Amino acid sequence: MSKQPAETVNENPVSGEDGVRSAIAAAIHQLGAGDGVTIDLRPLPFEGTWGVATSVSHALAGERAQQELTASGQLADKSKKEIKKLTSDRARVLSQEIAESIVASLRQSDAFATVEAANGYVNITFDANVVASSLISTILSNGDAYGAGAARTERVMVEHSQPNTHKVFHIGHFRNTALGVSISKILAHAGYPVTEATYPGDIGMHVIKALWCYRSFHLGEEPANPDERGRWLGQIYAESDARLEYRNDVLDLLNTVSKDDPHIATAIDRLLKLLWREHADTEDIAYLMGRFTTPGEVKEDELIDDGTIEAFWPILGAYLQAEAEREPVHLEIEGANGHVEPSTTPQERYDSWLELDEHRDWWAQVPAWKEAIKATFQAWEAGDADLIAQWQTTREWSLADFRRIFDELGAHFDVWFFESEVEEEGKEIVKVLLDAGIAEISDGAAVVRIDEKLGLTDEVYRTLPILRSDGTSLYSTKDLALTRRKFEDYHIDRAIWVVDVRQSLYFKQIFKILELWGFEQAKASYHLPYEIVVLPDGVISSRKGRAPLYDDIRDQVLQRAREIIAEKNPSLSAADREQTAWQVGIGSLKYAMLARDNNKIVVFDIDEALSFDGHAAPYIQYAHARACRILENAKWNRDTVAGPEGFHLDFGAIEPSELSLLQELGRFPEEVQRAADQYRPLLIANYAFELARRFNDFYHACPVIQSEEPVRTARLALVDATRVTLRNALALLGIEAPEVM
RNA sequence: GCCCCAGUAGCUCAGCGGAUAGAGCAUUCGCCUUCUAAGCGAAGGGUCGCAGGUUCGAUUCCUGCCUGGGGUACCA
Repeated sequence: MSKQPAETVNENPVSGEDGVRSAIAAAIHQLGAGDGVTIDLRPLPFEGTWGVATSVSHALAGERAQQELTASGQLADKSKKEIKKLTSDRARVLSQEIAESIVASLRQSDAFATVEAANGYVNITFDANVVASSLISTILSNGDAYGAGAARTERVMVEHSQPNTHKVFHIGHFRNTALGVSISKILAHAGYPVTEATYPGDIGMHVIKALWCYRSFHLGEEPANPDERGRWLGQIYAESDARLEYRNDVLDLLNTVSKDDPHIATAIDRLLKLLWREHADTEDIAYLMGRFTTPGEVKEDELIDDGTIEAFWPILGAYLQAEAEREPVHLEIEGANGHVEPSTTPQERYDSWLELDEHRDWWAQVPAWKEAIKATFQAWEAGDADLIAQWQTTREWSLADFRRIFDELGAHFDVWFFESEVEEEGKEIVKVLLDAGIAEISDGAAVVRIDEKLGLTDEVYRTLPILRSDGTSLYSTKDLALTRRKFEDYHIDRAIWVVDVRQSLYFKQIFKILELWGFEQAKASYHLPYEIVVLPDGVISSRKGRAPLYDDIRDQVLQRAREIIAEKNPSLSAADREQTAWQVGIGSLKYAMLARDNNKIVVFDIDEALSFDGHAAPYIQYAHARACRILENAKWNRDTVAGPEGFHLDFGAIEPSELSLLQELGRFPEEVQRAADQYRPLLIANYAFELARRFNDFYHACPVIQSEEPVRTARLALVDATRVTLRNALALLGIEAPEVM
């Protein structure tokens, strides 16, 4: 990996690397070898030392070993494996010899405290007091800006937080917002001018479904308390989905029974005879018979008469009830590949039936409802006044919730895009794409056959529909317009979409279509994918009521934080307790999301979320609070200590834990750059934890206030520098640093 | 079928081609008369999915395979 010269405002004294590099290069040159070899430098991996190591002698030794052995003819007639062994053994010896020569050469100057050769590495250490003073001066004079990179000119827009109106904000949305906020802050700290944008989904099929359900069944029912309207609307949406999916749910149950219940195969004959008496279609009965006795699923469009399932329904219910009441016997299903455990119990199957049975009348209505949905969507696009008014009212209920949640999460947006605002523009682009021959009409819908347009024979980009056959807009219709708007209206140079990984192909398609169209900035458009949040017992599903809502989780976490604070620090005022509870509670939730890499699924376990021990935000926050308390107790005032050109500190014989802490402090600026380059808050999350851990080591090993001068002042300055850096690191995660806990 | 991602300690996860692969949780045993015990120390726990390759050196890079997850034309 090529190392970018870190354009940081704050040079890391440890990796004030240029001097070290040129000294080593000179030494190698003296040996008469290896000009042009890359000199790697890394911090010494030993506790209690401050310096750098290079493995350059390994690389030189490898080359030389091969040359020597070849020249002496020892490699003749040897197998490949033997050659490798010989080379590797010889290289090991040589690398130590070379390291010793480099060391001897380096020792001729007194630029470094010590220079050693070990295991073929060249280890160089620095004078701790000199570097410590310089580092601490840098940190304290920069304060909040410590770790910031030099200003850059490339303007970046980060779009994140795209919750849908008319639906609830759950823990999955929370990950997105936490990630987006953190990435925005990291990029800004790294030196980029950042524009933060949100893009609520205020129109689309889900909104139409919610509106249809609201108008058809719940008009004028809204809750009196305005704070509950958003959530209530979410329930309306879930209901609309349940209504429209009713037939699928019924068929799912049928198929589950067919798969899980070993008795159904023998009972089905009798059950279908009962169905016969209900005058159901004979072909349907034969069809059901087949589906229940051989592998395969019942599908709605393969049934001839809508009434068949309705007639079969009560018969199935009676059967399931009887099965649920039987003595429980452990039964294994003999599958094609051996034993398969049933995924449901008889009782669960009967419970599902009972649940669905409450809405037995829905079956017949589903087709009409689906038509109504289409009509509603078209009415919205046609600007039906009544409907638009209801849309605006309900939309605002959700948006009010979002504004409150974003505020609680510290998400502050420079731009609010709305899907409804780019809809028309998107349709115009579709028209242009059709005229340009990039898009075409297929089965009535406008699509782009991307691979074909690129002349690819393999499936890579496939085909993306960009307008429905009934002329209504899709998500893609709108994203085409949004992308253009981002670059043209906001004059940015790079656009980042923080959207979950399931949409990776979709974004490749969108950007490629724009490229085909000749929109150059498509190349500066990046989808930043991240994995989804799941629950210990499966995926989040708001339909099935398995979606932990942000509001609920927040309440639980706040409550837990309040209890712990009351127990640990009873003298805290009510106001301080409340503030700290928010900082710790929300911080903890955010950290749980950010301390996992983007491409890792987060398993959200509420018990873990409520535990504030170990590798979690409170650990880091606690270190910060303790640092604050030490400074407070010592009546530390850095301004009376620092001279005009910074601190001249004397740690005396510096302790290993002090060195270790200082080294970590010095690493912050480069870690910010790395996190920005890779869009990875995880790096900062790990950094903050590691820094807190090293502060704890120091805290336990070295008394601060009780120590003698000049060590006392040196340690206080170190505590202050740690406090500043912990705060800055947490800030990049969007997590606050409490001063008391 | 094709594409993407993951596989490291009992569990959840770190690990910038380099020295003895690390944390947290869980288990066991210790530490509050000393700057806050949301803490600290100690112990046990590993064929880094498998097989090749590149390299002086591979958990890390490449190829193939296995297992799991996701995506794959009118949902977003």
